[in-house]
Amino acid sequence: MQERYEPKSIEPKWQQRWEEQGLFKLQGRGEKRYILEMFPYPSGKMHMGHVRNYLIGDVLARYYRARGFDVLHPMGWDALGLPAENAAIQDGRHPAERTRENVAHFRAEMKSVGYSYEWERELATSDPEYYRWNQWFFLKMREMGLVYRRWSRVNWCPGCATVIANEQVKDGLCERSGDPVVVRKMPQWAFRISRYSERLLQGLDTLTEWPERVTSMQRNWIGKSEGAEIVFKVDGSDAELKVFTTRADTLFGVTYVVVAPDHPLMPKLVDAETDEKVKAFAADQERKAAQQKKDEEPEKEGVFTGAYALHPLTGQKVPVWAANFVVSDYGTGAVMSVPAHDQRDFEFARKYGLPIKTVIGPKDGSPLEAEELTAAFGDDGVMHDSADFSGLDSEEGRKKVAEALKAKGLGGPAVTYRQRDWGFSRQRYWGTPIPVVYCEKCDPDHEGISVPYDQLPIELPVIDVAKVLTGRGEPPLAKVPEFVNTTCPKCGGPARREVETMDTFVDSTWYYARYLSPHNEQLPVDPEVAKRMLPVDIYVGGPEHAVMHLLYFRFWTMVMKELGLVPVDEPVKRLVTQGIVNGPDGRKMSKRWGNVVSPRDIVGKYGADAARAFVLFAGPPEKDIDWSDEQVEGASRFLARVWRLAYSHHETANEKRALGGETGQALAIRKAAHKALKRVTEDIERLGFNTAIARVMELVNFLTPFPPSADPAERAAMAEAVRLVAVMLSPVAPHLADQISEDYGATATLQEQGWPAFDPALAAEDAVTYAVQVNGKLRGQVQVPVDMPEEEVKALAAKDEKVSAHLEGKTVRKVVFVPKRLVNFVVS
RNA sequence: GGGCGGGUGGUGGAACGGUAGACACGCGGGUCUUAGAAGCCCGUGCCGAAAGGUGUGAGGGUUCGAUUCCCUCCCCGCCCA
Repeated sequence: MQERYEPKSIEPKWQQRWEEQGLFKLQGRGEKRYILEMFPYPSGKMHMGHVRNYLIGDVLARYYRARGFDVLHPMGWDALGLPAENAAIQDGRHPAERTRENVAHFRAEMKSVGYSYEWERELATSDPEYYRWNQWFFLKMREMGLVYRRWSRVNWCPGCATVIANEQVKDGLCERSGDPVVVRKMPQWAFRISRYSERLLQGLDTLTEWPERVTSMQRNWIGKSEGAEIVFKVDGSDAELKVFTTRADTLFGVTYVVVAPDHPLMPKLVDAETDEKVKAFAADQERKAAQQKKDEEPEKEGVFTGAYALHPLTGQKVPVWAANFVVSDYGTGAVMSVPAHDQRDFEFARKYGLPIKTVIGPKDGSPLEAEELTAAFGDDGVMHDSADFSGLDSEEGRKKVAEALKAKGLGGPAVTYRQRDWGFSRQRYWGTPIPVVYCEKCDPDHEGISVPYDQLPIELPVIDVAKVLTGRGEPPLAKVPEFVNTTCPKCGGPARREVETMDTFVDSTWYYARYLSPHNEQLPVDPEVAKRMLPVDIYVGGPEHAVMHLLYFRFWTMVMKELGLVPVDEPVKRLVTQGIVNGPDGRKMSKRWGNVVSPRDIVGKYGADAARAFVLFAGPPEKDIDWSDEQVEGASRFLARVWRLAYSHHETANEKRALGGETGQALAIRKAAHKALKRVTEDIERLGFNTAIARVMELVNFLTPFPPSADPAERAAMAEAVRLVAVMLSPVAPHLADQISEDYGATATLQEQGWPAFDPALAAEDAVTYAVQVNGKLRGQVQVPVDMPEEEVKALAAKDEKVSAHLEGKTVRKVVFVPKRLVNFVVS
């Protein structure tokens, strides 16, 4: 055995050996564990956040393999997307070329950290053999009615020159480029995820091993609200305006109705005179919206349409207004306004001098005068001036009003969801081409003709980067005639290809399933393999994906189940959201702060094992941690201490002597080792890697002072203890662990040797320390054998010097006894 | 404004309602060394010479006993308006 711990020499050796032996391959038999980390976008460099993310999965993968499970632990590349394309606009390098290079760097860096991936299953979403299945799914989902085209308001990022999803807008800025996002109206391809809102919501209840904050975020995002749909007939017309409200109890307080300026029924509402006014208003608003940053609350403005709606229960006429705060593609495009009981309606009514009518009063019965209101009364209360409903509580009133509407055929109870459909058109090059063509002859309405399955994949054309990726004008693919010009699959005549590509969130919805059969050419997923391997047992990633990726991911899984590809409704059993690795200054690691720590440097300086040990030791997985050079050194010193311990006993490590029947120091050593093994095993199971490492440190601290012994029993005990230290460290510092194990005579790797069971007799405590309290204050401690009866412990505790001093002259009213923990004398 | 997290030594962090601060970093002292680095040993919440007291954001409550459970408030982070 080498005297000095030299990670540089042992780490590459073991990485090579693991790979040669194919140790990380799925075996195809036995009980499975599918452990997955969110795959990365392969940027040039890996950062510490990645290191931590993959480490959490890697520890579990290594641990479960040692426990004898058949572990699937794959890695791949979320390789399509904006950064490579934006970089290409800057420097003219083709995204494919850059991606290939980045992937190579990234992979090499990952390997240097010693992750136990099955690289044979590696996939990249930029590979046509991968994205062809995105296209396949598109076609299937179109057949299922889950894909459609709509004109809609979209978030347009001028910087990226593309549409982005709601979920990608942060504080009115583009999540990726940081540019202010504006609202535009464009034709959009969309997935009908809203059809699954209820299922996505219900499913959350089954995700008991997901962090609550993720499920609650999804719940809020889906935003189910129960209320009523109410129909307002338009006076003197056959038009009907539908509105949704959660406050049907305020129906009698409606004083006007508001519709979106571009409401489809608008032509039936306006007359010759108001038509012009409304059109001018709409145009004006469009212009303002185009300049307005998203999330910047626009000033509420409106215009009277000239029409009147009929109150469904009273028949009263109320004016219909068009206003900018109602949009046509959300909900019904119309709302009823109750200014007395809704703040926004109140403000609008005051601004335009519309009447205000109170119909809900506080529960204490004090009256509300409409004229005196300075703000809307939005609370629940008691109904008044509401025909037969007067006197009812808001809650009961809502139900009764909805029932009454239903009886009259003018609405009824209804449910809506905040979640909108998923618009996935992107006007970019580096994404999956949408497999649709436009033929003037067969498809005069430009709905798009699906490309037949046998023509997939529609590959991204090879392009002249400088000409096509300019970042300006029409979508890049429109500038590639040999791509655009094609033949119609129906008539064989000339046709044009769709030039938009898919949102890259599509790629990451189903990659977890592709790993199961990455080279299958018939289907995206082999259903037979899926039956055995799904769901993913543990999925590790950042909490920032709580509502976008993870919601799309669940949606796609439901669709895949309907297609008979997977047997599960939910993709992931247990979700682990890991915290951020900040810079040493506690700020987010970024070039901007100059606090970026590169894994390459750390591995080079301290070795992969030390880097791994630090990241895991710094805190529990969910918590953010700050990088700390001192702590990494600490981790490195700890590993060196382990090495010295192993070294100082290595000469006698291979003596043949059966374990058992020890006494004295040999027994103490064995007990310490088995106790540690028990705790470490428990800690790893509950993802307490930081405390697991602390347990090993304690054991090492205990073992270190023992010099090589003349006693064969003690020598054997020490050899066992060192071997167990190696086992316990094997998920954390796998290279060091395997090296020590080999130096202690092992011919197989620790993974092959398996995770040992602790000896319960040795791990058991045989003496315990009782804390002795008087009136809840600590006054002493007594050491007794574990099995000492309660009465004896109490008697002994009372005799303790300090305790007896506090008991003197007092009456003991009660003695609290907690087995193995404490005795508390309650005295007067 | 609403929802969800979180506030524990100089620092990162431990603690089934049961001895708060495991483990580590840092710091102080010692040892080894010509010297330094690395080891190794001892100490280290705060006040106090000690006895002892005190202490988990603030205040209250439940309990024999609260970092842990409940209420009010303050501060920080994330998500949503």
